[in-house]
Amino acid sequence: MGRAPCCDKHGLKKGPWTPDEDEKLIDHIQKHGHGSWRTLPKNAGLARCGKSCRLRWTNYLRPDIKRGKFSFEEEGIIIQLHSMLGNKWSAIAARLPGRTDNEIKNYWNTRIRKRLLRMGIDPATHSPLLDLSSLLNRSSYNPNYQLDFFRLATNLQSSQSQNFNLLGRKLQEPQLPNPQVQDPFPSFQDHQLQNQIQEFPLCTTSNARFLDKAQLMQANEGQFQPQAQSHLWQDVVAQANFSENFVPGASVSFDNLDPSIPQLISGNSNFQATNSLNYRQTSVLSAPASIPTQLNSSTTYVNGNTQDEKDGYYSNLFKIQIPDLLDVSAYM
DNA sequence: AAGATTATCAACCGCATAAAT
DNA sequence: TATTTATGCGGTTGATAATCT
Repeated sequence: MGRAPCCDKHGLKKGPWTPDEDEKLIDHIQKHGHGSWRTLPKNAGLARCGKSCRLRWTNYLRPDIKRGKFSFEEEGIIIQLHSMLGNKWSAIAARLPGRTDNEIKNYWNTRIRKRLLRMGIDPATHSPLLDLSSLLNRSSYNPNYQLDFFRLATNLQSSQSQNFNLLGRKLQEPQLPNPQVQDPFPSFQDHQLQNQIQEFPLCTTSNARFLDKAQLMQANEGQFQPQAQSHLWQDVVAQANFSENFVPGASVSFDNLDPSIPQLISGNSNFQATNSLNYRQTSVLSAPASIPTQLNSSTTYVNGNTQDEKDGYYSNLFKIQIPDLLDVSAYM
């Protein structure tokens, strides 16, 4: 003898909810709570399955749901968490107050995932399918794309370079919307992340200022391959990585950024925290093993993790492989 | 302007697991 | 303990909106 059936499957309405149904559901839950979803539809006067009611409430009618576009910070958190959790949408949603698993899943599948693929990044592994330089040196430069690229690349840097500033804060204070909901993400995982956070300390202090671009290029001569059309990205890289006061634990200043992108930087805590000497990007940008076997590759430097000190300045340089034969235009 | 194509997102489906009997 | 249902989750669908040709 088991439980009684959830609900009579016959004669129940399906499809989009009407305003009248929404009103009944909201009214009932406000007065009585949702209680058992099995009995709710009958008590609320709804010809719906309890499952449908639960879904409608949790994904749409709940008063604490945040609507509207995802912020840069939210997107960064999603990418960071996805890189560690995979498609655990409910676990990701548990750390994004006001966002539902369904919403995050949709956002990932319709936007982030597609952008990553366009940029040659495998959304499942967060590893590149091709390299950054090829994209940046592309002749048919598109500023909009580059802004988009920067946005994603910054968040990816953030997730892949063990920048757990934001994430660490979220994990230390997990914001589960409903205390009845068990954290589906076991403490074991959180513990691992905390270790990673400790392993890569954060940038939190001072007002370090960057050198100008000329100084950067001099210090980095032969490493960059400046192209007029990729100045935006390079300016950001330059100013992020080179500072007379750039020391571990220092925050970064964007005072002398290219004026075309200040809004991109402002409020971008991911980007600030990324510029630690402790960050390690090699794994982010190294070519996947499956591709180079078919390609003639050359090597260049963009920015990376050697943590060298040049002329009194710290630099973060690393090698990436450029697949010569890959037609990156197909991805853009 | 109209039809075709693509993007978005609410809702459903099926499965795994928890819970009730 | 076995059986059956309830619940929650992730994958997928399909209606609608937006954009393109």
